[in-house]
Amino acid sequence: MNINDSNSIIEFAKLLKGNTLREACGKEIEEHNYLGKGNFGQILEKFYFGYEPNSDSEPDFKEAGLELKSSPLKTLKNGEYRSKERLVLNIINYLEVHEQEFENSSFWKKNAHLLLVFYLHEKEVDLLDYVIKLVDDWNYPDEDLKIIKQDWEKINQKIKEGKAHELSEGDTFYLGACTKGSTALKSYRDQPFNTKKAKQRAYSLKQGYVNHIIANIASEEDAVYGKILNNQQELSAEVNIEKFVIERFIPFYGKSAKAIEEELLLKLNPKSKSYFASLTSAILGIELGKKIEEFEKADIQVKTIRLKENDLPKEDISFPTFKYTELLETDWEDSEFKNILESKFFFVFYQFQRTELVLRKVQFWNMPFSDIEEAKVVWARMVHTISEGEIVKEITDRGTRKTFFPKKSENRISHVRPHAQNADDTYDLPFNDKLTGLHAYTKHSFWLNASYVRDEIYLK
DNA sequence: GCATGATCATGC
DNA sequence: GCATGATCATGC
Repeated sequence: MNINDSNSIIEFAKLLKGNTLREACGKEIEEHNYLGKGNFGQILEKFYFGYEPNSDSEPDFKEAGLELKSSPLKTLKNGEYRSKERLVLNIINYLEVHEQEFENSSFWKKNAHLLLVFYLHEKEVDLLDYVIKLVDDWNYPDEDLKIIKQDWEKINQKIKEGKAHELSEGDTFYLGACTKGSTALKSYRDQPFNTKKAKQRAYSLKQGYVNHIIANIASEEDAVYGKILNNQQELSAEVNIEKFVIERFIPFYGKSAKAIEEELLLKLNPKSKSYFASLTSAILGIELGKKIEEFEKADIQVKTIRLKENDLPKEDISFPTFKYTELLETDWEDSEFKNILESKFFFVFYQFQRTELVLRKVQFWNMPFSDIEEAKVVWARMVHTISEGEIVKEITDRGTRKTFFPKKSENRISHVRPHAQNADDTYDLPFNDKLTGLHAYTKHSFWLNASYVRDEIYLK
């Protein structure tokens, strides 16, 4: 391997495919009496590529301009690979980046050309035995780079406004500002335009974007995606992707779903589960049945809301069910709930006018940092309830159970509710319920309160 | 009319 | 068979 030549390095890296770290560099690891602790990436750097891990501002392979990154994969039921998590890049130095332009930024200097090593993560398996599945380099296509540059600038803008402490992953599309390090006070940093300390964060590629990279490397054709932006579309402060999307919807404001459907020459089944998703796609010019590429890459949660005439959403907003055991195994920073709350959302508001549903407006939104902290209380209460085995409070005469789970009346933002086929559709409990002795309980999920959606999103 | 618990329908 | 989005039922 010639460390001055990127092709030579990439070819050497590709020899890892199908192997584990133990197979690829077991001898070296043994000689160094290495116990397999520490992360995958450090072992890879040290024992396969043979250099000491560093935290330089330069790429790992400086002369070749290549930054080495390894990242875990998970397998779907159909056997396809997906990223297990976001890809974390370099730390955002709040005190320096505000003086930089994108082209000379620390992010771009280090991460313009990536060498990616994806391995299959499996529970209960030593990291030395994870099988490396995909290896390739990655250059950002122009269409992605336009959005990444806007994301970078959005992050910079917040820092310049003295709002580094309010940064959130949901602020941006492909390039996020994810928390890095513990929640402890020591992981707080100074910021240039505010005396308030800000949580340490790193640039990261969103999980959805990493999935897109993976599909490209695995050369799975993505015919299932349709794009909002064409390749010629330039982006600027005036025409950013959010504005571009909203402009597409504005002509339909005040029109009924039925009318929009007719205007777009669609024939949809209004009872279909995908009815509103199809309308949204069609307004964006996406071919029927295809996923919205930019939204998928940005992990955007699209939520169609039906408002009552008094502006209150007809229903609370549900999230996927959680497993009780996983709630206890995962801390807040890595929790599914926090992950979802930090996402970017795209709300499409319809409102009932007699029997018709009229499009009111669309809105990109992400939860303010202080509200995420407030919602954390619900999660913490839930974890506590499960860890105490205090699930059922009372069984009514009719057999309905009352629980100790966090209720809507107890938190402004979120609550916990059943989300199951029926009461017998359950997940195991880590501790049996004290009152009933149950060892499994009806599937539940976190919900966003309808009143929160009305007050903090629709009416804002 | 709302909060809470329970369940349904569709589509993969 | 199950996830997801949607909706229903009951009681205060």
